[in-house]
Amino acid sequence: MAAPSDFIRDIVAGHLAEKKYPQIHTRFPPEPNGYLHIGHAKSICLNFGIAREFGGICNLRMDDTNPTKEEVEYVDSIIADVKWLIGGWADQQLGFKSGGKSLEPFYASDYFDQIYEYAVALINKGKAYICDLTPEQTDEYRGAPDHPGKDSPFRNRRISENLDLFARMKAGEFPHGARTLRAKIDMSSPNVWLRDPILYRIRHAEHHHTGNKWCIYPMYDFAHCISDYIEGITHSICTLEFEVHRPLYDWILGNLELPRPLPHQYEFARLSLGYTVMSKRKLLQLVTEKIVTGWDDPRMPTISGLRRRGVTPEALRHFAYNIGITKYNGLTDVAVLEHAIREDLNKRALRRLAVLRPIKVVITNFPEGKIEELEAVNNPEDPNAGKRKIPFTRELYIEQDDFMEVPPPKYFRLRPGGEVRLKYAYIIKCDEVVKNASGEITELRCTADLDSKTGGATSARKVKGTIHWVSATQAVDAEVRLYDRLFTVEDPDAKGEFKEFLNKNSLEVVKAKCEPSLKDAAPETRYQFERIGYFTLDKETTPEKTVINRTISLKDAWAKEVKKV
RNA sequence: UGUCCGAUGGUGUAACGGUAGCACAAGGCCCUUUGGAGGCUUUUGUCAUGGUUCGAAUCCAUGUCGGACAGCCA
Repeated sequence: MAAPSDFIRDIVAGHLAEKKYPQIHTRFPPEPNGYLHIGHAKSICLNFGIAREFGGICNLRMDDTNPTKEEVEYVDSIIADVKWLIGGWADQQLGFKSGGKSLEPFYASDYFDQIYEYAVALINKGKAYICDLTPEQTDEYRGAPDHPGKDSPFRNRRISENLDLFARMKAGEFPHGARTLRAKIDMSSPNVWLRDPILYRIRHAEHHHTGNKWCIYPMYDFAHCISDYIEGITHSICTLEFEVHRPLYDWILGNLELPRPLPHQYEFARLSLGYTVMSKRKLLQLVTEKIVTGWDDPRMPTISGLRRRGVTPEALRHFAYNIGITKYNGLTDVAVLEHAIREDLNKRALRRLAVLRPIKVVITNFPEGKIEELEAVNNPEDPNAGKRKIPFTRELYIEQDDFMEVPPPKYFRLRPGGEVRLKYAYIIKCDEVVKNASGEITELRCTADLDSKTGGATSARKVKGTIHWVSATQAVDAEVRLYDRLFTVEDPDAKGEFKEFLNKNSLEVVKAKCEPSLKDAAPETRYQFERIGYFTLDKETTPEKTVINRTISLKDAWAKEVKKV
């Protein structure tokens, strides 16, 4: 894969060429208030990718400045997801805390003492003040994008008073929300974020990482740039909505008069993907309202959901590479993701035979009780994957879709009086269709051309169709979960309430018959059920019950053909 | 009636003043003991109008359209 190229990497390459920084240092700074999704994967691939390509380092940092929304469960999931995504790819680029070994993330909350001192420094420079305005008043004083705000009456407090008040805020003397620390910038700035933004607020809340040490917490804008500075970040890459915050980022570091070089912020467009939603708020809603089974439901666009579904980190990285990095807010076709998944799985998946919706076939000229071992290829894309044996018996199952009494034109599969190849086995001919009293097909009685299997006299005979099958007596049962897109429209965010567009058929469960080797299916192993799709074992599998997830179906040219009519 | 950002086939991107290319999607053909994979192939594009230039997707101006911003969220 060629090295990616985009406007941010161009900037980085330029800085390296002019020796602006001794080493490139990026960071991935999620807030632990939800699980990571595929949009974060884009950011992870960007930040760790840059570190990889330019000999740099990338820190994983919890952006945990709001104790009321953050939880350790999220911290743990983030660590697991990042580890999984960059494993074997960018492990060497991962930044470690001094003395750190395993994947222990950085925490913005580890810098609370230093951030506090920087706030004091700003007060001492006369660049920040304690404001007693209520939240409502603060809103009102801020004005709006199209008209200027007005100065807070507390704006010109004495430095000594500000210092005293700030210390007492820290000491817990004031209730929740009573006062704030604000930067003294410009209430009439056309950029709303420069209208004396709040730097610290009072929150008498326990923090998942610092416990009860603090009752004042820095705002994102104040904590983020300082955290970047403390860690020696050179390129602070975030999404487009922070573009208007960049002047504030620069103002804070500039007015703190810190030794150079300072980090700089660069913005790119977040990922929007068809037929799903990407905001943590909405994903959380799907979870809390039990529309999905959890953050790692295989239908979720979360990293843990995709992992559980059977998507590999390589596929996700390829996807990230393919979509590129720009400042244009587009909607990525979900087919791009699906292609990346299929391309990856095609190379690695072990082929197996499994019948999702069985219909019984009796080979009338094959002896009862006989079990013939036939040889099957594990992966035609990978000779090293070897071969295996599959049992052939008189009674088999084939897919319901693979037989039609009155087939349309170009239907290559089994029909009354017609012939079809059973993969790795014989050519069979359908002699008789057996139905029950209500007219449903219960059994197909067929004869096999017993010379037609591989190496046989008539093995070269051409029949138009080849279908998969399993031995009825040797098959193992499995619950197979077939997932479809979560929404029925490509952009559920665009037209009102996203939940109106939920796909009610996003999960279908079938009782499948699988070839015996699937009895030993292993977690993490990817399978291709021939002619159907890619599958992997679900974590809910028990010794009594095998549960299998469909990662994605195979491309289906026939379905396309049928649609044309 | 504010500030900032953006606009290249259906979608996502590349081209850094010099032949508009790639991927996905769509169509066609070949091949196939997976209607998979693979191979070959076709269609479709620089938001508009001016300007600078020998030459503009690229630089400039204006317009149009789209996005972000008014949390004590990040």
